[in-house]
Amino acid sequence: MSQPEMIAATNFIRNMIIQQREAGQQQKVITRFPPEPNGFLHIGHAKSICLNFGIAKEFGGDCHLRFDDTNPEKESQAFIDAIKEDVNWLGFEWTGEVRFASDYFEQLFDWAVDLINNGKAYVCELNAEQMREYRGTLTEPGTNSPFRERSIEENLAEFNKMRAGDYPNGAKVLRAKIDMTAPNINLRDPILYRIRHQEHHQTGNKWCIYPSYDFTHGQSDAIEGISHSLCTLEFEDHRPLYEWFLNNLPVPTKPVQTEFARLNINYTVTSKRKLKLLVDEGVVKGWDDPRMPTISGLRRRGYTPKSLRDFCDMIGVNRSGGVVDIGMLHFALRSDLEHSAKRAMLVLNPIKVVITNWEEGREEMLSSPSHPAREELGERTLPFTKELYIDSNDFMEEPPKKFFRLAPGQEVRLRNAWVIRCDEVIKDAAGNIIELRCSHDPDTLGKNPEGRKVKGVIHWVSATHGLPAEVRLYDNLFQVESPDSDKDVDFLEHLSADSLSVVEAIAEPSLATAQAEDRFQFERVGYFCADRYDHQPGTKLVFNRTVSLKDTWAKIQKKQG
RNA sequence: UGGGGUAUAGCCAAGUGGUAAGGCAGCUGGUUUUGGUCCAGCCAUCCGGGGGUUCAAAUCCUCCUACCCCAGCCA
Repeated sequence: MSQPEMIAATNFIRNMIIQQREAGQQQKVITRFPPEPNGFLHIGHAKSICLNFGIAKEFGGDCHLRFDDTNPEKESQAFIDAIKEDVNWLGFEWTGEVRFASDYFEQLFDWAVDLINNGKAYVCELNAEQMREYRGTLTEPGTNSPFRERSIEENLAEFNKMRAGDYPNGAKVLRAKIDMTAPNINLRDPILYRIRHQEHHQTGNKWCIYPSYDFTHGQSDAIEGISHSLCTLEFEDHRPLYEWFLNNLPVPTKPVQTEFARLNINYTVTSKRKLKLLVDEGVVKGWDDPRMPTISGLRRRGYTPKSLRDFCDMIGVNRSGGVVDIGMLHFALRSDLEHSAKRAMLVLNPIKVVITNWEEGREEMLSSPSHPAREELGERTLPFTKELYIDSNDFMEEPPKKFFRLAPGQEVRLRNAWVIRCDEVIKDAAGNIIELRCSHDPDTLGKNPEGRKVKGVIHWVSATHGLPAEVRLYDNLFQVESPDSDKDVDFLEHLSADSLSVVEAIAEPSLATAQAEDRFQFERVGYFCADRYDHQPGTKLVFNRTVSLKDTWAKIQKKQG
């Protein structure tokens, strides 16, 4: 899976389009990705993006980027900019200019007037609370608004006054006249326009009334000639309304809405509302905090666009929303990084090793490929000196069975260098190990030792050439599988205490030239990414742990108890 | 209790009347100067449950159960 883009899995939407084509309905496929600019995009949006852009690409069609900007109170230009960047970064390009539902406000207004003229819409003066009471409940029908039978002339006059700014926020709304007894609550005279004296990021102060989602979305699709309007399952109940507008308005085309299940992943949340809360509460440092499942957070963490696309292909598209194991996301990530990331060595928890049979001051410049299977990625130089650092996890004074690493009297291979044996363990007064005195076998560089097998290989960094590096170790934000499934416990209660720990590590010298966002596999440790903002080449090295390597040894240890 | 949906392995997911794809995870071995990668093999007599139709059912009918969404002037 690492090299060729994964073959896109089949899904019911693709099948539907294929069937439509076989049936001779040769319409051009035009989809759209319609985010509201009220927050950052997350992994769930990535699924929708891959679907919409993927479908368009596969069938030789177009995919528009359209901001569903009908609620200026919650939206901003900053979110628009971030969303555009995320879509591009994921590897997609929309057809034509970026579009805005607000581009269609004038047309929408005219259509609302059409509805009034046809006796299908009216201005209602019920306040929010009354409106709720008149709406009825899930099991009881609603009752007609006392304003329902106003004359067309009066409705027209009132609606124009609404637009003119004659009324304060919330004073009146324009509603469709459908059926207050409909079992589907969305059909109980839904709101078309509400009064909001609020500057809009695109239209400025031109409007003080704004159309609702329902009155905007389908018609925007129709204006753009969208053939397949794909959205998530919670809009299924809105489809009759979506169609009602298309059937009662002189729209140029008749798009069809199809719903699919939204993405859920365990150990995280994929709800813009909850992610916003994490940001607002200061739980994370921003929408693009590397712990966030936002696209920009994943990017900063070190995820590749390809890994996200592959993941979306892997999980499929259907209508039976389940919960995807985050392990699948990690799998998609590791498969891509295994192929694309250069290798390097970095010691997280240093312990000093002195090579006793190495002459004082001698430096050997070893060379090692940047990738074990990709010569074209070049080589880097590894200075070998008398004093080195290895990871303290790679040494045990009293090793258990099958511990292939360093232990007193035991031999181990230093990756890309010689085999060494631990001869002596030096401790301080408190009994802490402060140094390992080892001897190297000079006849083992690039070849196996004579007459014996050394199975273990550990990574190391020269103590005299190693570079200090700040390493940010990230883990799941939540410590339970479904942080938001418990109705009685707030999801913030499930936050993990150690989703981030910062350690000072020692990096091999070649890492001095790493650029921000460069990704590496620190051998035997994991995949890391130079921080997009804080990393300064040659000055301040900052690496984010994207994901660890699979750790079979940890698994064995667990089994052994 | 109204309306709309969904149920295939621990997880994701194909399948649309002809006898259960694939992936993740897991388990066995092999290769390996990353306990990584890679390679080989194993992993649903069964498709939420009960009836029924049929030579034949995960696929059709029927009853039942569980779970999800809807009562914002949010999207």
